Amino acid sequence: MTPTPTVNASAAQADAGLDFCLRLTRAYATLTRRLDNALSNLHGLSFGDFMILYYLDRAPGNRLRRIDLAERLGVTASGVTRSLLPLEKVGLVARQPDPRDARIGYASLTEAGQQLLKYALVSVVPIAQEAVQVVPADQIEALSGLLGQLAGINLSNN
Amino acid sequence: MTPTPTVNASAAQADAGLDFCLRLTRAYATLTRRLDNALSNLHGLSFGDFMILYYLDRAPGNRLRRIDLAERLGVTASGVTRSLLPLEKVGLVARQPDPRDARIGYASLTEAGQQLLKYALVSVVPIAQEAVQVVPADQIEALSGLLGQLAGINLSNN
DNA sequence: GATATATACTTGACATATCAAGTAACTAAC
DNA sequence: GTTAGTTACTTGATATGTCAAGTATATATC
Repeated sequence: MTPTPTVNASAAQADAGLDFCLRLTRAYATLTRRLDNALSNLHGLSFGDFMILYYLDRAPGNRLRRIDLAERLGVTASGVTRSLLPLEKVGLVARQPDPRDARIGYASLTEAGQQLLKYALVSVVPIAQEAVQVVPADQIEALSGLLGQLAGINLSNN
Repeated sequence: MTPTPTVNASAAQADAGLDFCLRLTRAYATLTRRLDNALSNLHGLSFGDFMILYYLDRAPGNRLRRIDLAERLGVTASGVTRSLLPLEKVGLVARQPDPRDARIGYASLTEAGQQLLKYALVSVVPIAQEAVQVVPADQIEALSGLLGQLAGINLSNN
């Protein structure tokens, strides 16, 4: 006999997709708070700041159009403008114009930015590793790939 | 011969854990923006609001101590106080005292809250399903499980 | 039954992100 | 070479969350 658990009307359908979204949200909240704390104590950076430095460092010429940076971060152009402001002010990122297209502004990693990133990585990497340590190494890449796909879905239809 | 790719000093160690965190962040940003948009258009709710209603609905007696709600959401007690304020104001959630412990305030789902949740689920579930549809069903559980564990790691050492 | 400590919140100051609307510059079409 | 449309970005108003500090209550411990 199947026991009929007392369920509340709307919570009845235990949906795998919804469950996934809830877990993703919670994991994100927990993880970034942890990373934020570690970084801000040691280097005065948020994880958001760190990601900007990191993506710029990986980009050819250590620079990226603001719009491309937004795409990598998964935020809007507006978000990039606001995040970049303090980083430019303290000289970790510099602004460069495009000689061919005056609309474009590049965000470019400065020497100071590269230095700080190097130190920040030392703080971030162990935490990131610890976080995924609950998972067999061979599965991490697969799961990472899935998240990557997930992030890509909605770029078109906003 | 192993080609030595020109790497930037600090980006050299392509770390799987870090990569995972970056993808997680991007997936979260993309997914919640999508859910937020769908919900706010149709029901005037954010995904954060939705989660609150949902967790309350699933809880015994349709209510939860604010601190327990915070734990489920992965936010601080402060965050719960702020999120609950507008929901209480429009009558989707009500506040209840504990007769035994005056420190405790329960957040309790109202009739109106249950109704709205029911409608909101109709909007949320398809998006959530669509999102995870890029992932093979058997891997969803693995990823979901990982996210669940990930969210749990840091509760102790904040 | 005072004293100390822990728990459950709330609040002020601030960070970060959104959206909507605006500006400026480029592109295409006629 | 206007006109129309797209792209890259910025800005004002606002939402949502953090942390640090505070309040109030409960729980030992002596």
